Amino acid sequence: MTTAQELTKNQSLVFNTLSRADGPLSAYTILDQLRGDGFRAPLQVYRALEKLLDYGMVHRLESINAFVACAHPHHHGHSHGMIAFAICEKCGQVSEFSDDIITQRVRQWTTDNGFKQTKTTIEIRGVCANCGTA
Amino acid sequence: MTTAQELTKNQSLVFNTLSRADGPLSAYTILDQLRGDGFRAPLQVYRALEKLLDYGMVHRLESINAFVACAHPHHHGHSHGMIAFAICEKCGQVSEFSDDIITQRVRQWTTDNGFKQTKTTIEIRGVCANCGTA
DNA sequence: CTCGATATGTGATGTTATTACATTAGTCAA
DNA sequence: TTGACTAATGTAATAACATCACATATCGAG
Ligand SMILES: [Zn+2]
Ligand SMILES: [Zn+2]
Ligand SMILES: [Zn+2]
Ligand SMILES: [Zn+2]
Repeated sequence: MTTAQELTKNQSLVFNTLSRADGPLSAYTILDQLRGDGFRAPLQVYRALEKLLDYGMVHRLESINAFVACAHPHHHGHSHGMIAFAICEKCGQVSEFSDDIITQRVRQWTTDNGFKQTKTTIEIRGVCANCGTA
Repeated sequence: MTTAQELTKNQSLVFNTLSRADGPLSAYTILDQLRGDGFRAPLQVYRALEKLLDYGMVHRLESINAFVACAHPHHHGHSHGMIAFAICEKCGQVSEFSDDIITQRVRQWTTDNGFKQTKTTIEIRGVCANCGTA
């Protein structure tokens, strides 16, 4: 992961859009929200996301093809361990957490098996507390 | 997860294709391999995959939009815990494993947070032992 | 200023997945 | 047997997600 720098115009626009959102957004949703700011093509979004992912400011949720701003802004520019996401299928809310034991167990497996990990995805799909009691 | 039953013709064709493959396949790759058996449209593959996933005979790798036959065929029709996949980005090989401690820690978080999980994805991307030493 | 690196604009294309609707095949009760 | 129901299948069209190729612009180092 590269250290965060001053964001370019497009990167700022995309990051602000994700920060304001109350849940994950798809690249095309971001594009639509930025039409007014001159965005016209998917690549403008994907290029900005690529950098923001690299800086650790944004995460990609593989299981729903969507992106969220990192819930731990103080971590920008730091490596930020192995993160798990709990994704509510009713309201779309995402909770981000990390667990040292899980991190350790995954590392144990990769060490035992000579596997050099570059990125690990942990995504829990289900229904959050709010939606479950409704 | 539903209990496995006799597979239909299309389900068998898709499952056999995945079983013979030495790594994960995309739905469209499966389609291409089954053109000779009369497959003509993506939906024929997706519908078969839907059932096979339901029976637990096939897994979907979210991070690469691909499907693999379950590495533990004796588990067909059984709930099969929380599974992790290690996916080699060089050779495409996938290793499937499960870890009780990880399962337990995830359950701990969901319990503590009132989150009802329905499905959990754990995918480790990287380079396998074979490819790392090459 | 000039060069190289980074960022941007834009259209076309590639890849993955679903919708909608018609048809066929099996099951079972009357 | 027939009718009615359900599961499976066939097919075309479309939606959703992502990248390629190429042109242009911006900016700092030398
Ligand atoms: Zn984060
Ligand atoms: Zn919710
Ligand atoms: Zn399995
Ligand atoms: Zn490998």
